Amino acid sequence: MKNLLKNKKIRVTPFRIEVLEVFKSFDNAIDLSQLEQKLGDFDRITLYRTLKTFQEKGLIHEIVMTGEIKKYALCESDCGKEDHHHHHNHLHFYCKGCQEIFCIDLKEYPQIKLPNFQIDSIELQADGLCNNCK
Amino acid sequence: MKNLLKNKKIRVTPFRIEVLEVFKSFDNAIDLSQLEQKLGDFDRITLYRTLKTFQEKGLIHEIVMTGEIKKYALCESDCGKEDHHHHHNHLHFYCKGCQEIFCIDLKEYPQIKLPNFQIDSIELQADGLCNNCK
DNA sequence: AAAACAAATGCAACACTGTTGCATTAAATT
DNA sequence: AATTTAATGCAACAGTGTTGCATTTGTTTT
Repeated sequence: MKNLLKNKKIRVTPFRIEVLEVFKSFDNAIDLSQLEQKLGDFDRITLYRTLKTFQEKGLIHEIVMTGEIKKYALCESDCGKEDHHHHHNHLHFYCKGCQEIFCIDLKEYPQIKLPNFQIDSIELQADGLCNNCK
Repeated sequence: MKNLLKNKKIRVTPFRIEVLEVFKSFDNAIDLSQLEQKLGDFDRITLYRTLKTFQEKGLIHEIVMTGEIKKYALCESDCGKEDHHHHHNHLHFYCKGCQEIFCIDLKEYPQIKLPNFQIDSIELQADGLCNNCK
């Protein structure tokens, strides 16, 4: 746990370890309230800054689906190289049944070219039903 | 203008026409503050409900990019058939230069199949630089 | 190991956006 | 024109994001 933080050049503190442990205890992306419920006693602002730091250092990423749905998920280990706009080659799938968001790695990521735009990164979002809910 | 509202089964009121005119006066997606600046005198809650209604009736759609960027754009005319999850076959492009969001129609929309998921709709987001900014 | 430095925490405070209830007003229908 | 139905304007509140600042803690240097 500590090494995970150190590898990302994030200062190790008890609270940050705690937050990281919550992330580890979930399979899929989690939202603020899930995180807050799992944390025993915490300061809202510190949590806010912790999440911000984790994002900036490429430990987690934010997933925003249309319709006010916002969650956070751990990044893959090869993720977050210097810049914050690391391109996950995965798709975010929102299940309308269980409301879970799944990060799915794609082998063949669609290559899109637009004549009038220089594309730096592409994100894919999908929704529907997961195996459990269909 | 009035017909546009009527076609979408949205009751015609002066304020709604005004909001629609603001949308028409922009080429690309706009955010709340741009909208508010253009509206002379308005009630915040009424605007909120107006936008909600416009979305529900398929007149506009909301675009949320990662990083707290949220904008609204007019839908294409063939858009919004009964359900709110109409699938625009277009991509949302965020220009890191001018911060504009462009709705771009794609001829060939990537077809993605996932073994364990039933995909109802897919959204594509990209960022980079537009023609003007590169 | 102690001192010095840099960064994280905890708190107050505030801004923005979303959201509901309710009385009033306006639009659509008869 | 009367009736019905929906929109508006206002108060009020919730959630999240955000900054400043004093204090505490982690890290580095001597």
